[in-house]
Amino acid sequence: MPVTLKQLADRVGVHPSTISRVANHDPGLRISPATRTRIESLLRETEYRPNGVARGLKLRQTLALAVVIPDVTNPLFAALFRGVEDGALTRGYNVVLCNTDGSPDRQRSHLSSLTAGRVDGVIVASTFLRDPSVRWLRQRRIPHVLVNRFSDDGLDPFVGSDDEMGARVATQHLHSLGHRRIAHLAGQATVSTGVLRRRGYLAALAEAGIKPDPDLIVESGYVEDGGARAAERLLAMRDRPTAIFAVNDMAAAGAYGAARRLGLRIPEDLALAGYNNIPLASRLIPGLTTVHVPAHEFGIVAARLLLEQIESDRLVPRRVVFTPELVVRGSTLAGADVETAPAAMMRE
Amino acid sequence: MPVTLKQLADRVGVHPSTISRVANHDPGLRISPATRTRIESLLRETEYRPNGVARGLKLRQTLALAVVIPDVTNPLFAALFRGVEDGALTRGYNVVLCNTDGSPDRQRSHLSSLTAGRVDGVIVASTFLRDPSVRWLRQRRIPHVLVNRFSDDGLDPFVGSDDEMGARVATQHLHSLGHRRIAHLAGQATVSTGVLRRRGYLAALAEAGIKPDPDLIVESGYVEDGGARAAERLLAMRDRPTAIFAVNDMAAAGAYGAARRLGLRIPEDLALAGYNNIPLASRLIPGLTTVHVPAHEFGIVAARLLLEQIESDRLVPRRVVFTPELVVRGSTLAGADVETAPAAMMRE
DNA sequence: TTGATCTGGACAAACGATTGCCCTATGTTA
DNA sequence: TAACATAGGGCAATCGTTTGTCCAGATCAA
Repeated sequence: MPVTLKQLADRVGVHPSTISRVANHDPGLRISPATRTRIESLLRETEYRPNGVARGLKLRQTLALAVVIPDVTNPLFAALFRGVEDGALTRGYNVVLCNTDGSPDRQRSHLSSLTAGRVDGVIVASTFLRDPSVRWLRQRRIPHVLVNRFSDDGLDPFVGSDDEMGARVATQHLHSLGHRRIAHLAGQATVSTGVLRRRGYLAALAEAGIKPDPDLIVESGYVEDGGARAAERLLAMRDRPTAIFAVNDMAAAGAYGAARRLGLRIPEDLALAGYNNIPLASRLIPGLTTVHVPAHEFGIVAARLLLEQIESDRLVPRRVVFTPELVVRGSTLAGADVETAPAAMMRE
Repeated sequence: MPVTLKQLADRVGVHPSTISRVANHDPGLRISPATRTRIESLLRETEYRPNGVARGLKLRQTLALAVVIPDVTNPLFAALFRGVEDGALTRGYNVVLCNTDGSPDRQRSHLSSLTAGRVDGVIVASTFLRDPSVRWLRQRRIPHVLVNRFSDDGLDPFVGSDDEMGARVATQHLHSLGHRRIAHLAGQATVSTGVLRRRGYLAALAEAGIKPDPDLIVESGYVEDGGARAAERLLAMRDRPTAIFAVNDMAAAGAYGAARRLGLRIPEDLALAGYNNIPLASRLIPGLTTVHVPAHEFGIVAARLLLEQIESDRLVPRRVVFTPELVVRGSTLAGADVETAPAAMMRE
């Protein structure tokens, strides 16, 4: 049973408000040294901590944030969360974690329960393009930051990387190795990363003067199984691609399985590039060439932006966009399984 | 800006308490149908949600739990968290996630901030043997459940699996394959899993009539790097072991690297068994034989135990112990890379 | 007609902490 | 000695909900 101010006040024989002022180091408080030490030692002895709920009611702040992600068992989001926690902890904030499994319904229900005054702000990494729940956050003026994916217009604070550029660089890399039939395991058209990475892929082809073949673009989703099935379709074509750029590493990992089942060697028969640089990427054999996404930094920056918003009490739609870095491994370049530590650069 | 009861009351022309009773479906409320519908439509129109903080103050409950784990980027704990969330969400609880990185200090600071009335209960998966913070939870009568690791005495509610049995089964498996020099990458002596898995390893050796060789037991910690270094020490011995039982999969993964660098084949030159059955285990080549730990179920059960405790308002030290299942893969048995879905059994 | 009962809500006291303002007893100064 | 300042805290409102109790008018039975 935590102790309350009133109980302490009874024990010292002073008014609760006096204890509160001592505990909060109120600079305007005038008090005799004797009383002060009596109170202070009692505070230490009982390990008094003001009740967070009562404090929150009075001060209109909960000292809690929420992070809404698709799934924390995905290492990208786990790292993101750690970043947020690291950024928030130094300011005394706790972090509530909500997994949506990609369901807009679960996202909405999470947000509506959270924002009944239960947290001071929300970091959302599971948003869709034209997402009603994001609009809802805006309308209610609830401090929020979008991460990794953004919503329709550029009206929300955002932290992410330049997905179009990353996809372009990865595709250029494949092209520079001599590949001409480059396929794409595509993400959904309802998610910014899906749209932008496809756009970057197409841009690279255009630069290279390659006419995109619609058959070489297959929607795979973001999980291994989808990647495997999509890759199987691609590799069963008569004129099959010699390289695949996948919308993320999990889909690429699925393509590894498909290639192995077909007896194709990587990278000799099929070159593969992914996106995100999750730990799995360096563990696949051969290592997966991929685009590094600094998830932990995303989290730190998102927390900073959110806290700024909360403290300044206004929504400044700042956007922090990291420049992606290609990490080349054995899946595109035989013998390239040497790590080049990517130094993510930031531009605001 | 969320709307308050008072504001609504002004708009309908009734007392706030009446709105509250309508919103909460107070069965004892007598009200005219006309007023009721007026209120109900206003509630819907404004999407009124009672302020969680004020409600929490009055009702003495926050509808929030906390999960304290070493590190969510470890898939074991990520799955555990998902289990807790699944178990808690159905009852309207949010879940705060706290990572300790194995530091008792961070754990203590997390717990003390959380339990200033910020959550209704805590699930701890990062406890040590004889852990002061657990004793502190007990003293303050804060509802809590320990998961995976337990603390000293059996006084706390606990969800986990029989680590001694799991280790024994894994070691027996290695012995049954003809191995006689079986090493152990051991966990810390300050953590129950470390102690129990070592004990199970020793028990299996004793059953087999093998005198344990102290040189074959090396503390590796729970991360890949530690496993690699410990395995290197073992494999550099003149009379090196032919099999290793590692305290967890990450340590075992480190041993893979060490073996590869020494040109040893798995399982022909070195058989390996791990613990936890994280996704990585099935992805290593060859697949890692390991002991399955149903982390997601741990989470679900832990949430259930915690909510029971919160609702019944007393601490019943129930212990739920799962029976571990050995998952045999290629790292011990050539050609065994076929999954046998482990059906975890439970005993209370 | 007179209680008694019922209807439809209103009142107010919590929950625990924060904070602007007020009060009373001592010195201090003119 | 009267006016004043200062020291040392106390008072009470407030944050937004919940809930036990109360109350005025209407209806009903005798």
